[in-house]
Amino acid sequence: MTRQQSPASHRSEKTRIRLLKSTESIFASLGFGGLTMREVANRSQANLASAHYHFGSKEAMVLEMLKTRVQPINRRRMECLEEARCLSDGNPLTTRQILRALILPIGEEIAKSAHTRQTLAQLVARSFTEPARFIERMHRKFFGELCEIFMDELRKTHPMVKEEDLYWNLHLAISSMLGALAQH
Amino acid sequence: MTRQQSPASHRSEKTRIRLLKSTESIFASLGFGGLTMREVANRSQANLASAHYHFGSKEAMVLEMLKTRVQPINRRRMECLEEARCLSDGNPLTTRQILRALILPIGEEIAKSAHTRQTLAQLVARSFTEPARFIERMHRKFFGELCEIFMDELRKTHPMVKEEDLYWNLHLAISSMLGALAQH
DNA sequence: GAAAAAATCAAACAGATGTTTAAATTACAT
DNA sequence: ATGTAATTTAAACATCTGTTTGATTTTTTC
Repeated sequence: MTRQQSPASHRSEKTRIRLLKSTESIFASLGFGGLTMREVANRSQANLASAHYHFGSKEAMVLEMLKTRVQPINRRRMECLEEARCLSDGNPLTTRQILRALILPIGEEIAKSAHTRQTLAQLVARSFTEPARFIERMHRKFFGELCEIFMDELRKTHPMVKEEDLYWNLHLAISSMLGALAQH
Repeated sequence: MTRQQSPASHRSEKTRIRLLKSTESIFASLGFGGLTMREVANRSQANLASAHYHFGSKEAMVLEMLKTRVQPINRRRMECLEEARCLSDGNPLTTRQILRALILPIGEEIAKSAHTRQTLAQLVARSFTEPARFIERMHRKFFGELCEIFMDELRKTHPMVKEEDLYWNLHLAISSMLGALAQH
């Protein structure tokens, strides 16, 4: 059974957070396939079964981590896109504006939580490049809608370019910029 | 034991090729972690143990696939670089020349084997983004030396630019050009 | 055509990993 | 304090995966 909705004890909440932190750093460096529940539990100094107790499954755990880390960035991205739309009333946005709305919020988040700039960039990068099936679902869940919206915008800007090619270009542009961000 | 160096039978060579083909397409779409020997064997209509018989291990098999697909491209890249060096006797090459030597051979290969341009692009993309440890070794093995050589050349051309920045710009340039290539 | 080598096959092995179980411990309400 | 629910724990379970084994079939060699 997963954890109940009653008042959370202190210790419990702390292990939960430790688990999420470990999940984040391991996922960032090794991806979904490379992340193991045992490694997460060890690094969190928690028990293996505790992880399942808190989150129910590996997938749910990673999902939860992504939700708390990536969702705020995506919200900010939408805001940036909105701003750009306001500025260029009706006209298609420039590629630069679109990419800016995608990339800038990551930079902001990195600046905010000095935490580890590297981890966060790697994190988002993983979400774009991870091949595993599970992640495809996560991708759809957390990036699916966002992708659609930004692809729509790109389509307006480049109406002659094929759908697939747009997608690949976006993919590559983002991952390489993230790479640059991750490095510094 | 891995396969001996005696005259290769017809059937054997064909299953070997089927195995490599399956390895390529699965690796391209799922990465090293997502690729399983059983899936490769099934898609090749070969036996699981046959795969080990031919290549010795999963890593060796993927390595072999990369060797046959990526190595020719890298050789061609070196040739292109050589040509450019001849033309500009002694002087540092232009950035354009360097990048040209890196990108053009991929385009050639894609044009040659209409096969699937997508798979090849994905393949090279994987080699850049794969998180697994094994792949890092592969990367060093197949791209390490080449990277060094081209970085040296870039360093001569841009002596004032920081090492890291050079690296990430190179990365960015290659990624985006790959995107453009996938486009056609 | 027969002996030897190469290649294929089904089955098992060994290790890792996600998940579950059931007991032990801790936190909390009364 | 005491009993109940929440949390942690060690151990086991089930499955997947790379790998090995030994027998069997196919190919090559003479």
